[in-house]
Amino acid sequence: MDIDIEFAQEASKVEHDHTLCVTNALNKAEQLCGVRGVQLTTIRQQVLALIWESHKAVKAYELLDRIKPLQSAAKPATIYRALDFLIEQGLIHRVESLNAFVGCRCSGQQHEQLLLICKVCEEVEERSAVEVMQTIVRELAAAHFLVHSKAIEIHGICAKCSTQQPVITQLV
Amino acid sequence: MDIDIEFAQEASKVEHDHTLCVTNALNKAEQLCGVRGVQLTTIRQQVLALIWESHKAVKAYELLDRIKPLQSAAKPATIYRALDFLIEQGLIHRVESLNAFVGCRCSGQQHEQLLLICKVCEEVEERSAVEVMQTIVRELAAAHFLVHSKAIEIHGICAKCSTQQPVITQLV
DNA sequence: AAGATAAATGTTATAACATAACATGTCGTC
DNA sequence: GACGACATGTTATGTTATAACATTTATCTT
Repeated sequence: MDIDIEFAQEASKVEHDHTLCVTNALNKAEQLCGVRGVQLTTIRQQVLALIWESHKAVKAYELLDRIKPLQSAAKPATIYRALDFLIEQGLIHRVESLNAFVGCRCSGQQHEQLLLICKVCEEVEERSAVEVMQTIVRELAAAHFLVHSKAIEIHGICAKCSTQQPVITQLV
Repeated sequence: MDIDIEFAQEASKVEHDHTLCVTNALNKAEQLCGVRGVQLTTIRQQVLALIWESHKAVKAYELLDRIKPLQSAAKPATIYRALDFLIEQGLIHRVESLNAFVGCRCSGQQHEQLLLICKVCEEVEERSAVEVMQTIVRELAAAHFLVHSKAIEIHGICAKCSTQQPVITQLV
């Protein structure tokens, strides 16, 4: 069984070069923080890197466990402060419906996106969904509602999982 | 100051007959549960009524405090079970970004709606937003994503508050 | 009506998520 | 080197939610 699991992880990793995702995210973050004159400290970098270890949404206490080998003094506040910073800088999304956090590819640009959350592989996909946003803006204008922030989270089954694992999709 | 507060509450109550909201919600719930052959028990009814006491999203432990005079044995599970039932039946919405719950006007019909959450008065407005939903459906079809559920939550300032209290809107 | 079954609630305990408040350290600037 | 701003360390606690098992209540069957 261990072998199967490892194999599956391997397979999903092979689909794209994930180390590239991580280094891209870190580079972009460093650059953005430089421009903005804010500090991407070691802890903040480590938390960002841990979040980017997968495309799944990660829980705060999971991050805490995973940062401990690197920061033995880490406490909940350590993580939550780093998360607050990363969210402020638009480097990660908070997934409200999961109480979890996921790396943001759209850093710097418009940050509010559709989040597509797969029940099978648990990965979160961002979609800028320009048309959707425009329609929402129109709807809110009609309601005379002044927007501060949006959370648009869709749960379901992603393209990969619905084609690759039709049996599992029946069970969910 | 007490007088001012009471006056404000009075004013907001006067804007619509809120007892009607509550009785409507309870009647509709009773009818729906009857048709569906599920039990709208005393506890469930009380929780629904408590949620409908305002148009604000209410926290679970707030409900727990408020139900205790009626159900002295109430514990967290009492509330969460009732909430689970009411959500299953589409009688309330869970507001993911607030960890709170609000009465649903659209019970029975399509349940997934835009939730407009006002930072000033804290009231939650539902909008069926047909166009928005259609656009989202199209976007998700393009992404080959099979939807199970949607949470679309907009935070900002409602029409009432942005016209009535321009000073406060500056502070938020 | 008696007994079987399913549904709801009671009860205890604990898990999971998040923040407050104050102390200490680090770094740039005057 | 004193100061201020920011980041982090540290302790404690607040808030949200569920698990697991016992008991009661409702419903169905005969």
